[in-house]
Amino acid sequence: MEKKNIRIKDIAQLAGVSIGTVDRVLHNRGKVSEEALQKVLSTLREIDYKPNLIARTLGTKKVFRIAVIIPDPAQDEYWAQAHIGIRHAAAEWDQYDVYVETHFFDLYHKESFLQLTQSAHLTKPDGIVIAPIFYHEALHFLHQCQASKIPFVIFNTNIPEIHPLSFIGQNLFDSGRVAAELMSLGQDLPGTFAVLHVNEASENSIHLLDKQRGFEHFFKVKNQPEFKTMALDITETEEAKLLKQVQGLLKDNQLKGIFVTTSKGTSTIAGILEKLGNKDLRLIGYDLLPENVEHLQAGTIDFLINQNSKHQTFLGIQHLANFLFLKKEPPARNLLPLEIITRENVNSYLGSALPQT
Amino acid sequence: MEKKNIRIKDIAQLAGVSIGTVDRVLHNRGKVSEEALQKVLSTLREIDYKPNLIARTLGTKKVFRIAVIIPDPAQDEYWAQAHIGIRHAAAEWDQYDVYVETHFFDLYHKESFLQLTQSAHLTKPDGIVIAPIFYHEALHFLHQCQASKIPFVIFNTNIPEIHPLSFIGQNLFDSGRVAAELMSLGQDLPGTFAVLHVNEASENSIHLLDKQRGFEHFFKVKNQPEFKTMALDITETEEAKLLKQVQGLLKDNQLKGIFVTTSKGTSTIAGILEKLGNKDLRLIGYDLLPENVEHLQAGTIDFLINQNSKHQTFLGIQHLANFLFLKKEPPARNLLPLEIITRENVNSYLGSALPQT
DNA sequence: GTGAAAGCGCTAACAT
DNA sequence: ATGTTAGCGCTTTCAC
Repeated sequence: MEKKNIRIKDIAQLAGVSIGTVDRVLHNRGKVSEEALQKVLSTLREIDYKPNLIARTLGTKKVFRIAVIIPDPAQDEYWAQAHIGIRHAAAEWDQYDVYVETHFFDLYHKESFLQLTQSAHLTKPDGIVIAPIFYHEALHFLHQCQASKIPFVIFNTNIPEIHPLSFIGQNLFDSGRVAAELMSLGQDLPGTFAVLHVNEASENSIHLLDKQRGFEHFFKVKNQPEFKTMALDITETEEAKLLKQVQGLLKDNQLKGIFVTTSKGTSTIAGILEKLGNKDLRLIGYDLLPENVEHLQAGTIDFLINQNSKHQTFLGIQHLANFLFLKKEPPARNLLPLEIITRENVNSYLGSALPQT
Repeated sequence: MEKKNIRIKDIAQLAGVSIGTVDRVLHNRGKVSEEALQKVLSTLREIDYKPNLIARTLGTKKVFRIAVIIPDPAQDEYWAQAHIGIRHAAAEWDQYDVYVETHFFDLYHKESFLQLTQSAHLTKPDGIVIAPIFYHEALHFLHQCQASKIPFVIFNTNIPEIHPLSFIGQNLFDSGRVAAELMSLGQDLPGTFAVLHVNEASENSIHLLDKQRGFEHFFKVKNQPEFKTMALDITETEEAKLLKQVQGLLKDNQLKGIFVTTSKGTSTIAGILEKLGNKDLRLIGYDLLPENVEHLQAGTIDFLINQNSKHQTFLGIQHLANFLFLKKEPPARNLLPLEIITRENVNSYLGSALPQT
């Protein structure tokens, strides 16, 4: 309680060397004689030295640049939220000379992604936070980063085989299971549930399949064959044709609910159902986008699962900045909880979007 | 990008005074002539000075002591979780000479609380984090703290009229509404729902009523008179008698579900229902206590609303320490989201109990 | 290889 | 009332 923390000065004293030498062995930089090394190491073994991270940062004048690579926020509200998280984190760090540079690519064109990663790489950032939407291109780019020793944090969609410094996201399979659970609750047998991948670029839909598989898995495990699921890719963007497609679905009078696997698609489908005056179907989708929240409150959407892209990016930068600045190892995987949002608890989520740090 | 942050030295230069003077006006300590004051204030107005909080802490050698006052963790798993959050926060801060001293009172004896607050007060802490379980005694104590200028953070149960530095908790009324929503989902009319306040000390039950009122409010608003609610205080601790009481409830064959307003009570009731072989009733309760999680996974409990006492205490200390150490004002109210936990998403919550900071 | 010393931005004690 | 200065614990530079 009264004992002050051990300082590197103390270690120097105990080991009978100068603080410069201690610093050198602590960070193994510069040259140290075998003898001095042993002396320092042995005293380090005896005491519990915890460096004062705060002081550390003062002494250094290094500035860090973090490159963030995400889809254009203007294209999609989900990514607009992600951008908010980035700006929050950036604001927190820029007074400590950790600068965040954002690079936006076109969500629907992998060439744009490819190009952007290359130009981002040329800026020689100290670290990268990236949403690796396009698998192959991302894989290639991240190998580049490994070669040039640039640490990177992945969020939203994982590429486990690349071993990022940290991955931030959700278990999408489980996410589908949660949707299925909420879908089936209190529903009468028999019934059909539709899984809709509403997505202009089928490119992205690889990870949407995880959600679908989780959804189907739930019923398999429960052994409820009277509940059927059917999946459908919807890449249609034209309003009228879309409406037709949904009307086709509704012909099945066993249809009890729809699970939409994308955040943007959620409000699209909700809008159509409202137009068709259909309020009985249970509708489950993703994310607290303003439009979705409206439909939730209107009663068209029953549940939203929150992927919290804002928080994901915030944490991504937080982890990377702490790693660069304070040498704090982040968790290899930071799986966010599968938050269930309803009409009654949505307000409690809207207020406290970002954790206080 | 290249411009370094503004330092107090820069301000001094611009205002044509010494850094000592600038420091004095920034913290209005010591004496400053009107003229110097104006010079500094006007340059401050022109530039955007953000103090380097990291450097600030280095220069000061003050040690802070935070007193935390909570029920004995040994008495109740909910408070054991709270204690975990405290230890986490304490570990983070003790290298910066912010020390946390915990004081445990007896959850069932207000005298114990009274006594403990007094002895805690005698230790002259620099700040207090408290769960004000016993309203009147807490009110009195907190007035004392105000008189002796000790800042305090309240969590778990609010006492708004005392204006704490910060309150951390949930909206209990809304929490009841969420429970009602989950309770009624997909249930056939007509039906009865029981609200059980399972609580050895009815003392604490004042705030449980908020949950009940929220629960009832939901049905009132929905205008569903075929759904009836009935509330019951259960202070019984004897296993056999308790079982009798629940059996009595079950006689009502319109009973569709039970809402338990306490975390400990949740597993108690779940245990009884399991013993009675009743799996059809919908059971909703509170918190991710190990026993509750077991019953959730077993299927007896359908939903848990997470009050996250661990996070509450963690944030409480975090806010107070940041306030003392870095002079960061915390939010006056920090309402945590009303997390809905089910069989399918519980794992995603168990992993990531505490946010990374 | 090693030690000594300057300095990071700020606070606090000391002169004036 | 105001300016100057010595640290805080660490990094970094510069002599030896």
